Amino acid sequence: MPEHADGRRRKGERRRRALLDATLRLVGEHGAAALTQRSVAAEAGVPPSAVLYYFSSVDELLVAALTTVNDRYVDRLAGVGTVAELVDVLDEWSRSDRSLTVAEYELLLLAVRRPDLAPQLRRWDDALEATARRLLPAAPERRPLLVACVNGLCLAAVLGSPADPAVLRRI
Amino acid sequence: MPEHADGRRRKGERRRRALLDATLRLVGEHGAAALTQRSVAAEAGVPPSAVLYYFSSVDELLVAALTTVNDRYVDRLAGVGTVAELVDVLDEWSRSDRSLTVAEYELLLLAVRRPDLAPQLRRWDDALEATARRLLPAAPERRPLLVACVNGLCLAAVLGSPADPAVLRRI
DNA sequence: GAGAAACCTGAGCGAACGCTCCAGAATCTG
DNA sequence: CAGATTCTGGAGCGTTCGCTCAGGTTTCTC
Repeated sequence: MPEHADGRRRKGERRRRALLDATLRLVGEHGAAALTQRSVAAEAGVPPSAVLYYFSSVDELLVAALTTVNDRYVDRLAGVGTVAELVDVLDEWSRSDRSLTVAEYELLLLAVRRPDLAPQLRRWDDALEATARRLLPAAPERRPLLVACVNGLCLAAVLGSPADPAVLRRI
Repeated sequence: MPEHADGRRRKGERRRRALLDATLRLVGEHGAAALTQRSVAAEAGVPPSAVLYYFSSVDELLVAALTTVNDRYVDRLAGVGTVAELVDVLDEWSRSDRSLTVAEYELLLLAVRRPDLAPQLRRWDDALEATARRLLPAAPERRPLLVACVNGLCLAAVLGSPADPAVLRRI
């Protein structure tokens, strides 16, 4: 089940992933509103009808893509055990490919209005909360401050201001 | 010039404002992508062609509306002179009509990708920076922390978590 | 009142949208 | 090799989009 030797399915899954990647690229660069059946098909190099073969609707493709990018961020946060590592992660997010981070915020904004995406929002929240608990086990009253700062710095990264690592250690 | 006695123009400006209000309502509730010539016309109670009479395009209407909401936030920040006032403002933004705050973030996300909206982004940044300078005149090294926290708390407000006023004073 | 200026709108065009359908190509199974 | 399964993609339906335009109404000026 996890490994399919079937060449038919293998090629199918490769195309499915190509569609997800193309979706993230488009959303990051031009916004979630610019994601259309035809645009994502062109970006992925497949005929438009293939989009609706692998996903039952364009909206489902969008949700699937944004869920995978949320996975990535939550996993990354879960691996953080020290303040220094947190600084590294934030620095990496500021510096590396911005369009992915932008896509993450498109997801958050989308989730505000769509109850079916609320779990994704909670996953991000919970991951951040858990990280704060790990980094500040003895100072529960400072955790909300840490959470707010991380969110603020992520936002600043998206908006273009590079976060200064020195600033972070002041907590 | 500031006051037009001409009844023709007065009615026109009233409708223009109605369109801006309707736009903010729609963007806040259903996202910038849901703003169409026909939907905003229905929301404002005018015929669709009126939209393109007052604004040269639907996009220009969107930009005009988001600019006015940015005006409001920048002005509000400019009036903040003490930490207590800042706490009040943040509390107000958490509590009062969320859709306006959501619209502000739609603007920010839009501005990331559109060079012509970059000035709006800078206005928000500058206003926040100036406020930090006013509140922490003697501690320049703490200002980025304050800025990050404010941004983080605003984001949390949009995402649904009410900000605890007690948290803020810890700076 | 008459005429000019400003404001307003319904009809409709071309383009793009999401999505359905189905015939054919590729691949695995017996 | 035959048959079942999976994948592929072009045609096109009905809908909605932004926008144009020609003509009509309201308001001001004289």
